[in-house]
Amino acid sequence: MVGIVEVAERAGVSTATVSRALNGKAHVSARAREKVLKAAADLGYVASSSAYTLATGRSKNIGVVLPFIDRWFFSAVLEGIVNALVARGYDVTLYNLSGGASHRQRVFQDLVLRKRVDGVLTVALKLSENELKNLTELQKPIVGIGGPIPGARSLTIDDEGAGRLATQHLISLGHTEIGMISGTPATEMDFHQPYLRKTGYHEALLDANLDFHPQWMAEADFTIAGGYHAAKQMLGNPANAPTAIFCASDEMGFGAIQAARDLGYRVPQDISVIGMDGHPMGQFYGLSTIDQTTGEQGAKGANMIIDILESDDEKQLRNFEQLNIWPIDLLVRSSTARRSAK
Amino acid sequence: MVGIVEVAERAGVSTATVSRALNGKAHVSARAREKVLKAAADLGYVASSSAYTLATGRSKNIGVVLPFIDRWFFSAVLEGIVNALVARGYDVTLYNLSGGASHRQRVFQDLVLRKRVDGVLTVALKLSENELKNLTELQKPIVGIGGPIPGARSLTIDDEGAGRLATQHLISLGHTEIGMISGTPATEMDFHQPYLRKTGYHEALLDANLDFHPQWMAEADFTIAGGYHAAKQMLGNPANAPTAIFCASDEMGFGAIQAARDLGYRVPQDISVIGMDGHPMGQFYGLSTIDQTTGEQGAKGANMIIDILESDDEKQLRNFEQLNIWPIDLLVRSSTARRSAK
DNA sequence: GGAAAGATTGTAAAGGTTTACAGTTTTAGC
DNA sequence: GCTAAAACTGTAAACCTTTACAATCTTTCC
Repeated sequence: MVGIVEVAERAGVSTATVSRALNGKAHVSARAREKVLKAAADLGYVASSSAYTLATGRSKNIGVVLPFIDRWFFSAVLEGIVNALVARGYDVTLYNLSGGASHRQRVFQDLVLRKRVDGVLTVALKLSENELKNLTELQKPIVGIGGPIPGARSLTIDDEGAGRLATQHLISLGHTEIGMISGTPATEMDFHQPYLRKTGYHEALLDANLDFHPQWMAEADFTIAGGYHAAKQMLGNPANAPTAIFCASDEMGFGAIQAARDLGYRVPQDISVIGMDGHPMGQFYGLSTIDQTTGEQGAKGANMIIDILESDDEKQLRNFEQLNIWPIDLLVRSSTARRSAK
Repeated sequence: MVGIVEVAERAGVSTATVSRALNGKAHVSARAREKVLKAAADLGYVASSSAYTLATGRSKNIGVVLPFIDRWFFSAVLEGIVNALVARGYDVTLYNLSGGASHRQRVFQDLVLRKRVDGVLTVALKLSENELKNLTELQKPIVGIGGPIPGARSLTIDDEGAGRLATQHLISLGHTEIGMISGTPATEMDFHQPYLRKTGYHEALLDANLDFHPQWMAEADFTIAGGYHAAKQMLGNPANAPTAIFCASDEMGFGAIQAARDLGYRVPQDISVIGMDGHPMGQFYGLSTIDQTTGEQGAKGANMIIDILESDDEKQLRNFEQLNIWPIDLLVRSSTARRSAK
């Protein structure tokens, strides 16, 4: 095994100099640095990250905790995070919460705590009091993407505002009977977005003095199939079918469009549908949506946490609460149009 | 900071005993074990993973390298991997190759090599000679999921057989003019699946003595949009439109169905479409496909590598070549049907 | 040319665990 | 109750870096 002492011998310097040279620190002459670099290359030396971590207390590793990997929004955020972190020389360790409650507890207690990470990035997660306590006790920076985390830094869109904007878009097109497909109570356990988006929807209706009919509110699990079934139910009922639907995710929007078509509705002539997120397939479906540039949001969150870690300011490391609002965009495509006479 | 010595003091034993007790090793009396467990719990002790790694040479961490995170197949494999690894007490460090060639080189040279992982799992990757050399020099187990890796263990479906099976399904329904939408040369740089599936398609045609028309072969980038454009091109040309299309991924299949419909074809009456992978949306679209139970495949690959790591057999650790074929299933839904008279 | 300041280098301790080996206690068998 | 074997326990070395501090060398300025 070739360690730092072998490199030092070959370069004819001490291990301290090797370390300094390899880590690009000051106080190394150009000549020494060159010798070290050459020796290291010759020997194919790679520093042991565990020894580095033990000595410095930094692992150059960020833990990312998400409720799903398998769904577009999360994988898109993750891709943004990973690329940004790798670009800055950090690794990503992944923790997935989809394995049930006991698994979830294990992640928070055992794994994240194992001093293995310099910081934690959570994605669209609502943390229990206990979990948050576990995390903050680490005294390591936490950044929550997609939903505010009390007591920690967060990067999130204004979900309530987004719900309002989507609904207002439909209102501005003359719709007065507007349905919404939101999340199931189960999903709300995990993240707060569904609730906030629903609140925005309600507010917009209220502001516009519009009626709200319980039948216009459906719940689904954020998947295409879920959106399909919910929309079919809502539109199939002859009594009070809405003329427009706001779906809390683009996937559910795709399902809703399909359901509408299967029922013989034309989109957008007979029914308008707006989704939310900015799924790449949206363009394909012509789905109007609220775009939240998901990947970039992940990258931004990743950079935020590294900035904290690499700042000299000690205070930075303490987890004070801070809310960063990520901008959103109303993206009007061909699934929304003026309400036509019934 | 509470370390192992604090626990030892509180429990009234030596650090060696603490270590043994906490790691569930033999040669610890029940009484001592209990005292240690209590002391550790009281103090909220968590072992430092870097010290553990430094002392044992094992990191309990597996590196996963994939070309994309953002696409369904990869995120599904990843979810399977992560859940399986966490269940066995391992962490996952993620390396994404979507950032371009220099980034790719960096991943292989700097990161994967950093002795940070006990083993490497690659997903649907074609490795260059150099990359493979880098990896095997690590003397750590490598398992490739989705495509054979020469010189390493692989878990993969028989892509060629899958292509043949999909094509034969269409042939058995009476189709004689069968198109295929495969990968672009760019994607083939990264993984070999497109090529193998294409080969299977050709073989099936040959076996059945069917004509092959160059116009029936299109290339796309494995996305819905790509499949849409390719299918539209293929079907829109009045001269030689096929009556059935085999798409090398389900996403492209979705796009192809949509393109066919937009052109006024009825699916499956006028045109049959079969995809490949087992995307959850397939059921929704009624897309016939070759199912490869993606998530479970990831889990299986993950367990393979842990089995190697935890086997006592020294020889196991050496990377001998081994090919494990993962079973596939023809899943016939409503997008394929007998050829009708033109 | 010499002194002071600054840059470079080396020595050695520290970081927190595991584990080989040696030493001690307990158990079992007679 | 004694002995041999088995089970348990402790000491200390090893794992491989980084970095504080001290020591040395180089430069600059009079």
